[in-house]
Amino acid sequence: MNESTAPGRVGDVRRRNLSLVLDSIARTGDAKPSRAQLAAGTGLTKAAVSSLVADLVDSGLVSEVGLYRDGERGRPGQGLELSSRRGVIGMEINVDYLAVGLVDLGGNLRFHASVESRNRGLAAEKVMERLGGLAAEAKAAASAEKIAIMGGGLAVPGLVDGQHNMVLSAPNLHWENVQLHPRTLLEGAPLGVRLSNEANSAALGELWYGGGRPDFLYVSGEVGVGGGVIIGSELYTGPGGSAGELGHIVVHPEGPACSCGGAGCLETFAGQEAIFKAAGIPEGSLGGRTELLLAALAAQDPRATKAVHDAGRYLGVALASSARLMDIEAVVLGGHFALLAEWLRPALLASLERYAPGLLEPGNLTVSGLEHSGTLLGAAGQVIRSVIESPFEFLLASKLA
Amino acid sequence: MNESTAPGRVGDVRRRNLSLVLDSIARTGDAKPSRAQLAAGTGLTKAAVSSLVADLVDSGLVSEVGLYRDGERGRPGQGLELSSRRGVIGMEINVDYLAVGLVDLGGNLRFHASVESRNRGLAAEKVMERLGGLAAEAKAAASAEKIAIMGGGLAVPGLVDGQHNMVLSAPNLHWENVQLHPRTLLEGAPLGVRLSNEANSAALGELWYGGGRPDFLYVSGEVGVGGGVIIGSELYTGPGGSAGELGHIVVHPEGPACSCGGAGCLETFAGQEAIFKAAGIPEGSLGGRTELLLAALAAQDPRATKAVHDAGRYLGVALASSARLMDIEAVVLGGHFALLAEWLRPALLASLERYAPGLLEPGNLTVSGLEHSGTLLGAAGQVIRSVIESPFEFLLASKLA
DNA sequence: CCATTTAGTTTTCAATCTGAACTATATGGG
DNA sequence: CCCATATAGTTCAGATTGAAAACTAAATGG
Repeated sequence: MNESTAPGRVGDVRRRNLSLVLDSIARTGDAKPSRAQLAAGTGLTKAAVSSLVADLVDSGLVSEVGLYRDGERGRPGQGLELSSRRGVIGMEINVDYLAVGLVDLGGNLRFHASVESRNRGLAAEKVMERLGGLAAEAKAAASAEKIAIMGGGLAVPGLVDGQHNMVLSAPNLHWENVQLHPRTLLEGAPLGVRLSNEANSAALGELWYGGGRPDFLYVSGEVGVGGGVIIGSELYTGPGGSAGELGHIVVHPEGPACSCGGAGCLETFAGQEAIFKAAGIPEGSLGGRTELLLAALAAQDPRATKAVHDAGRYLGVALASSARLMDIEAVVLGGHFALLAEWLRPALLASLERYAPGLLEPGNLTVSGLEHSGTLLGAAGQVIRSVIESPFEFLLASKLA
Repeated sequence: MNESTAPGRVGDVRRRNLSLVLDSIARTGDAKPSRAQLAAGTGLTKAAVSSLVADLVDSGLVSEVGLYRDGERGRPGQGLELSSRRGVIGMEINVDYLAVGLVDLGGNLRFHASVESRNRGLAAEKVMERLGGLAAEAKAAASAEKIAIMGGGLAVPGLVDGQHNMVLSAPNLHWENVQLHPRTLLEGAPLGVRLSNEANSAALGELWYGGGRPDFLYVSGEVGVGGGVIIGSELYTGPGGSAGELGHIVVHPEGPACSCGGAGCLETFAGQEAIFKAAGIPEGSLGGRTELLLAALAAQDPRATKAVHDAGRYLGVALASSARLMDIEAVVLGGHFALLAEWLRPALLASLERYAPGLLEPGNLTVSGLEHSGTLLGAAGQVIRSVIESPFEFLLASKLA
């Protein structure tokens, strides 16, 4: 006997419709819909919407924002919007910086701060302590703006087990099977702190607060090459949660050994270190190397140009294979690759045309406009979306607290 | 306003529970559960299960099979099973044969027939006519066994648009944008005939009636190299429906041009034609070439051995990339590759170990045991599963007819 | 100032689950 | 042989919830 699926109960209908109405309000965004508009949009009756909205307003997730007067005849509607008094704190640990952001339910970044921090090889406790300082700033900003913090999201550049708050492997931080205690960053937040992968969070940020296409592959060029796969407006994580590892796709079977133990991986051709090395830019401060590279490219330095050209070519090989395997039709470049896009894009497009002609239209290869805040928005957004998708569970969690 | 999601109605609960109960009966399979066991397994009350089962029995999808007597005390239960009087016809068009099978609701292959047919380059009308002859045999077998035919599934080796019954591209048949009329093969079947891709169907057949693992990549080595991705016990088709094109993953950036317009694709190294050519087996009858190849391998012919070794090596590259990108942890070899498995497997495993060490355990690289019937079972199974997942809709469709 | 229009609420009804009581049918000990 | 016990399955009252329709509320405009 298989009991994996829960039986449908009468009350499930309300859970679903609560979410449907809340999601409609979220999607409609600035338009601030009335109950009647929600009824038309969702297919529910006005009576049902009224009842559902009453619950959402009681819970504090939705606020009425005055009358909706547009000069038409008839009684004006009450505009509804996601409460701007509820927020989530997004946090990010990366190789050379830490960042936090306060995001309200509507997805507005209400506060933002970051500090440089050489985290590579640093103990997790030390990093979490520094991050705690930043989180305290965000909490102070929240109470100054009277925003109640529902929970937090923490993104790290590595493979994570969000269920157990473990960083399974973050090679660029030199972390392996590190247990984190993210909840301590935000004591008292009813929904706790959700740990997630940096590239996946950035992809979700792009989905919810950026381009907004329902299907795309986000390519994160931080120190490593990562990826986030969005299919049908959802993050595809695969059965084990580690899908999207674009950096370790094999792009040349005779390629050099990779830190992952394999060989010929994309990261050995298009990772930051590989590009710097090929461009002949010596080790120094990381920020400085990126600037030197950009300067060299601007000056049409041949080694730099070739380095980026080769990276684009191999990125094209990886994207061609990815598009074939996962039927991906759009790609968003983020991180380092966004900075290099001007020089990277032509080689990448030529490579795609060679290996998978016609599969990806050039217009569907875009650059992320969110820059570094994409990761914060995505990390916080995961908690916000969980509330929008299961408001009933949030009501319970709030009542218990 | 976004109206993509339908509102929850009170009646949805019953739809869901109808499916839940039917699915429980299907999964329990030979055990023929009683209503009380179903109640325990699903979490529903006995009252609810009784009411749901009554509807399912009325519809003819489920039959009572006498008392369930096991020597225990208490009233014996009525055993329930999927009706063996309802069936679906699975059909397959491939490059050099046609096949049909009659599959009952419980997944038993009750009748099977195939004929050789050189379909490459043949007009679709002609092929469908021949297939119609085979389908008539299956229909006769069904009426002889008093099985009512609910619908059919038709698998073809190419990219299809099931919604519009179009074969968008089947290069090995030389079909391009061909409109089919599969419904004419089974006049009067209430659910019509569902068109699908051959590799995807074989993967689904493996899922439902073969190994039964919830996450795996099925590799179909027919004339081309295809793939079917199963994630969370569902077929992953990607946003456009063409995911799993393993044959056109780039495994060598300096590789030869491919028929798809790209270069260095897996198919140019591991397709049937490529292997035959590399093994030095001249063109003749297709069946004969396979036999010659197997004989040469058995005789340890160096060219044949190297050809298969190379194919395995490049297949390993493609699988390493796939595993990284989609987090795939198990692979099932089908078709041609199943026949060659003995010689292919060592090279493939060595290649995986080189390019993605530790990612795929050797025990998770298996060979399909269903052989050619896997595709038929999968093609028919898609219709069977659609009934199990939406019995309510099937009841409506049946009542209209 | 009242007809018209649109927003939102109240009321009645039907669907469907749960829970408890009840009926049906077996086993087994005295 | 009969009755206590156990298990299967049914019946019925109660609760939740959305649909449909009637109703109330609040605006515009001639």
